[in-house]
Amino acid sequence: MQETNAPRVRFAPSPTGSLHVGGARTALYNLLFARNTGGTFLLRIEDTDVERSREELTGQILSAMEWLGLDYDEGPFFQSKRYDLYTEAANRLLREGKAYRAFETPEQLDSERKKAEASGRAYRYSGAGRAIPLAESDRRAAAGERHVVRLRMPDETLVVDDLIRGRVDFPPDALDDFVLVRSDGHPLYHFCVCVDDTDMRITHVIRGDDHLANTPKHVALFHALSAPVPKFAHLGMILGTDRKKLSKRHGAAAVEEWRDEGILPEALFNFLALLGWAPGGDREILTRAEMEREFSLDKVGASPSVFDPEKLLWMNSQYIAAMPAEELLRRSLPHAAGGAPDPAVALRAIELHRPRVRTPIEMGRALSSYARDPDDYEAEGMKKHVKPDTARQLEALVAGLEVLPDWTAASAEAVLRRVAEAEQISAGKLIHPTRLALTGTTVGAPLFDVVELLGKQTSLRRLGRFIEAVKARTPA
RNA sequence: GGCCCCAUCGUCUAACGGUUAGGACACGGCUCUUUCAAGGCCGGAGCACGGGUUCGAUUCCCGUUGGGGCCGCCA
Repeated sequence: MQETNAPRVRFAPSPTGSLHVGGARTALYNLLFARNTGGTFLLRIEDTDVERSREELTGQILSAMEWLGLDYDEGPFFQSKRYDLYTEAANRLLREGKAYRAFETPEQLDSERKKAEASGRAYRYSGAGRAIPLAESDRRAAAGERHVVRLRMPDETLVVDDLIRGRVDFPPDALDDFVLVRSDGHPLYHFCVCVDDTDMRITHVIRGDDHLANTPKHVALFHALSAPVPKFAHLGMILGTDRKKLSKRHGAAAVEEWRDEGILPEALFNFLALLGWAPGGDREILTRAEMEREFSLDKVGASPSVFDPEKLLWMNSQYIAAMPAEELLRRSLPHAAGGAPDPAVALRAIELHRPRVRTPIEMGRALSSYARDPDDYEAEGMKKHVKPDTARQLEALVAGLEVLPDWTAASAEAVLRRVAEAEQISAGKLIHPTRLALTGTTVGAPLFDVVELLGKQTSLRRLGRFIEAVKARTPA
């Protein structure tokens, strides 16, 4: 049951690109705010730019939001399907004298703009259209003369009351009569936003800082529409490591790129939530329920924040550490390109490798190593750990292992240590080549656990293949 | 250029006039150890600068500097 005064918020992406982490964070704060206050979160697609909007990008944004867990209560609404609303509002403003038609051509405006720039002045629209009487304006429009519709900006300081930044004043000479409707009849961004926010009874506009300078236009528009002005909360930008607005240039800036890198949705959610908001109490890892319960706009900071992939990866590994083995297995399996061992072995392998991987992708690789023999051996490791006696020593190890009645980590370790002793070498001298033989690498899970998991047959086969490879490398 | 926003360790942040300025990532060391991780312990690292206000400023005000954003018939 929705109380009539419960907040209504929205996320309003335009389908001109994939879902950016900045946009995702904005959506996430809207969501958390709605959940925290018992409000409603709606999704609106701002697709009025016919040149740049692409339908498949809408689908991409929707699926990225779903993946991240950004679920909305109403929508998606498409501005492209709501033109009647904008047209009607424009006509009303025209009739009420709050907007007017302007008949300059784009070329005229362009040259005026250039002239102003050349003389170092800030360009502002002349306001010539203001003086045209409505009757004449109607007549010229009816006769088919090209025109735009502009808002008659009030000659007064516009005040934006921002929940995060406090009161921000915009002097009147900074704004001019901006265009509401293009000469081809297409309504423009600022206009659609305000008409829709009014129609959708939006109470709080939570969005990026880059819109702060646009907000006085919106305030004027809400006044003109005789609509209540929503409360605003402008979030600091998300920056790349060079402190510039995060973009493709910085590497992964889109949600789906992080998904493809193996970042878990709950980790990205958690990470993004903390980029600008801190719940207090020195906590970093929070459940979705905790975030929803504790989120508050007055704990959101005003300053921009740098997106740090290292910390994201760390957070990801925290989620991996806490995830039930079955689930981690399920999420890793798609990445086990070389095949995976049977479930019982895989589940134990998960525990062995859990602290050693940061993504399900890495886990998938680890799982594959149990299903497929290594097809090469790390060159540096060979150089370091393979000595003239190594092949012979490994053969002794194989001989000992072959007769082992039970195959466990402990019994395998006992055999290896016995062989090492007999050979008068340290256990390490045998352990390293053995790991190389079994996994192809010099690093990884504790050797004897690997031996046990691999099983007798596979372990001996891999050792055999390795011994052959060593012998082939160093002809007698 | 005009207008606007922002400013605590390299990064994310806590602090809401009085703290040895706290935590996390990253970094270094130690520990554990067959390797690599994970974990535990320890450590280096910050209030941009200058003026005020105040008994007292990281905290409030002003300026400087630095960074960012907006100035379209784009969103």
